[in-house]
Amino acid sequence: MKKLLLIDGNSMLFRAYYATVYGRMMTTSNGIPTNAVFGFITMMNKAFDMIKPDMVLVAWDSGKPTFRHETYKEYKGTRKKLDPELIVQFPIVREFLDAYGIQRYEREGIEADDIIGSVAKQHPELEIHILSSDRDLLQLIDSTTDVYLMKKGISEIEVMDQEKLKETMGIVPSQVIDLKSLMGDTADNIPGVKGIGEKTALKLLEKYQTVDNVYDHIDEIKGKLKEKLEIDKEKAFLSKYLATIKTDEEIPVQVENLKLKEPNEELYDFFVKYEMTRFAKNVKKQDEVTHKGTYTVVSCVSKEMMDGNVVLYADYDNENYYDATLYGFALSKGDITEYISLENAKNDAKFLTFLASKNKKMVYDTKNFYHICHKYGISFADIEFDIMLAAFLVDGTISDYDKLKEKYNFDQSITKEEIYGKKGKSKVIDEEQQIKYAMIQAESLYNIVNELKIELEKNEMMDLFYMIEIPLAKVLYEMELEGVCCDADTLKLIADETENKINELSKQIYELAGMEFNINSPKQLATILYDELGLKTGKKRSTAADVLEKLIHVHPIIPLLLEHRKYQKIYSTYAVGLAKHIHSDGKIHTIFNQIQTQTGRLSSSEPNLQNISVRNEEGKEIRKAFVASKNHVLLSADYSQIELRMLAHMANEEQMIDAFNHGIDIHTKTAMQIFDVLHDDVDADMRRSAKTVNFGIVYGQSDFGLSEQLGISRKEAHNFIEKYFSSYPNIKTFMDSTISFCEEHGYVKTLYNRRRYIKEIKDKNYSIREFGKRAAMNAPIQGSAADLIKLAMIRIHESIKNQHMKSKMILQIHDELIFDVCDDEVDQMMQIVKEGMEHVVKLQVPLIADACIGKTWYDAK
DNA sequence: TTAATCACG
DNA sequence: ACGTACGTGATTAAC
Repeated sequence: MKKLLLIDGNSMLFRAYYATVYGRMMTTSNGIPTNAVFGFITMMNKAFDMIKPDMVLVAWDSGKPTFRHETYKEYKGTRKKLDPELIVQFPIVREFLDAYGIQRYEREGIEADDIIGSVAKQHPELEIHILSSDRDLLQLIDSTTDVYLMKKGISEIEVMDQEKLKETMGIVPSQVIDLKSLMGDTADNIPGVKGIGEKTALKLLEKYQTVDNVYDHIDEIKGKLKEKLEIDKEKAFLSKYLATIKTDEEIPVQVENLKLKEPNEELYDFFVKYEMTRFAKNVKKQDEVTHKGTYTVVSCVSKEMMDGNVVLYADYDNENYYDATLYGFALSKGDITEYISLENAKNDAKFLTFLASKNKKMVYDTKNFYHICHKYGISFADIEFDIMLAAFLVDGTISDYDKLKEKYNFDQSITKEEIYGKKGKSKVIDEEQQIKYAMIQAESLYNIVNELKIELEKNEMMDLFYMIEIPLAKVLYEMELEGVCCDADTLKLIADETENKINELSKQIYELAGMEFNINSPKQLATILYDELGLKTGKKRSTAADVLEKLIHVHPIIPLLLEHRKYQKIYSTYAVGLAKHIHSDGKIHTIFNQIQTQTGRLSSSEPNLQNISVRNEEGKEIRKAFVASKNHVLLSADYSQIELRMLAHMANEEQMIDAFNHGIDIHTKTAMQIFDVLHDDVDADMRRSAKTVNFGIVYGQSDFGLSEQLGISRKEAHNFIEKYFSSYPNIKTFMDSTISFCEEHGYVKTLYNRRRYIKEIKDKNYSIREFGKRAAMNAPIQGSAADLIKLAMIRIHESIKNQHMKSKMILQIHDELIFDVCDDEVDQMMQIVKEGMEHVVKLQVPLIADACIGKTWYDAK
């Protein structure tokens, strides 16, 4: 059966526009907006990949959207004006379709829906696929028709057919109309029955199937619901008429003319004209099929692959790399791609030598590659280029491999899941597909290297990339491999103690509540507190700790709940949770993620060792389980106020720089400024408030937030902030200019040119925009501090190597480094670490690192 | 899968 | 009139 794809042009273009409109508006160099067209093409390509249609038709609502925008459903209800940036893209997308040779159809008086409905229903001999973001179209589903529904953004598509519709909503296609008739649709000007939403409507349809039948049995329905139905009976039937898509219009298109053509020169020219280089490249590639690289499975890697400048891809399964199984390697130089099985690789002496040599090699995710090679006893030397790290620096949204594939349009005809199954149950299902998959990856990765290099260069990120991120990957690999000793007995002890506490507290809580309930359920707890016990918090029904704190003297159950929460956290996340991650060597090997955060910090997972309790005594006990290895001690070194120092430096704020240079306590200094007192008159309370203000400023906190935090009036908080900025005027200037830079360029940057794009800063919504500003103020500070400690880690790691120390760096917690230090190296390591952290780079302020040692993490304070 | 909560810097 | 502190990850309940 031939496949015909029907595209709902208007709905797709709208979706494409609004999914990509925020942030830097994507335009050509002479300012023509192209974001919607770009999104439209991306979605269409995705659907082409999924469906592989033989024929395509794009249906449009008729007329110019400027005059007839009401024809677009989402706009009928609200009658908003269309953005001019969208309007100009309607002709461009038509130009695109014409260049591609894809047929389009529109006619005065009928909507795109009706065109699609009529073509679909009048061609039962074809397999019909409908692409839209409008759920209305679901009514057209039948045994030869399904709907590809845009879920969110421009990349997620959900395929809806008869079964799926039944499964997700419990209805058949024709009931989509009945559903709408009952629940209505404000965006579509379909009134529906007032007071009936999706849930009630579905319930009614389950029982009575259709609107007509609901009214035939109206007497069986009781109470309010019956009343509602009776009041809006007419509207319900009118709605049914409005919601029904026409299927009997005559559409004079010949299906044989809808055949999808190969992309040609004209399309290439279109992409060049509108500066969509990535698409243009794809067309070229398709055009030059003969130039496409060759795929070969080899038993020995060819000599020509081993002169450097080659992408190496490790073919391993879907597991966390500590348990991953390696099957082989794919190598690509673009025009040639080879695959070698692990067994053959292990016998290929020249290849093994090549891996261990310092020849230029490129990989995706070096750290992972090191781990896999290590696990299989393959020695591997440094790499020249890490595609993962480069892609992330260029575009911070590329935080995993799937996103990379998406962005760079990799061939996605085979997925890793198809080959190995879901995570956790990996086994090869199809060996031929597996090998092909690996080669596709290697080739595709090779093909984006140049583009990434150009981008890095353009963004002045070469130093950040080659001096920080690339060397850091190896440091992190060694830290992860080394791991940290964790004592299971200590954890077990804490688990037992906290479990007892939890049981005791639960009993008391049930007694005070007058009933048993699940204390861990915020929903149930809220019912108890706000309904049963009648507590009041203004209007919030939250049960978060800061809300409960305010009620602490109102009811004796509150302090018990807070205690319960505390012990529950210690028990499940730490005492029990960490124990699960202790490997057979008695150590925990966390994973440091280098491409996760938007500011450039690292993150730690499986387990997260960057959030081990320290702020309360009971939680801190967990740190006693983290111990030094035999004949070693733990050394912990942390930067003192790294972010405030960074702020003082970047903002060039004299007063603050001065204070740091004279070793004055910065919170005391700030207290002097905001309270207008002399150094010796600053008391503990004033210092505490000043500390909160110092922190708040770094996050862009408002007077409201500060007043909440300090439990003072908003006016007082406002006063503090004003005082702060008049005392440190350059900080105010810095914050303001950072925001305007972001508004102008769409991103902010750190000392080492790491970028964070913040699309929210141009959002129409006030709250989102304000969030964008706060993020813009914070990112350079947090990010520069992150750059700094990364650099320090590399330096210290080098020193340890150069001085042949046995000690190891094992953890990083943002501004703190932990080392497992050999007993006879303590003094020397103290020296190396302090020196490395404090003199990593020269700022206008000194950097101070405080170091301590102890047998456990608890003691190293 | 998502929301709420809470642990850290 | 509104909403209000940045950045993470793990656990639990509930859909």
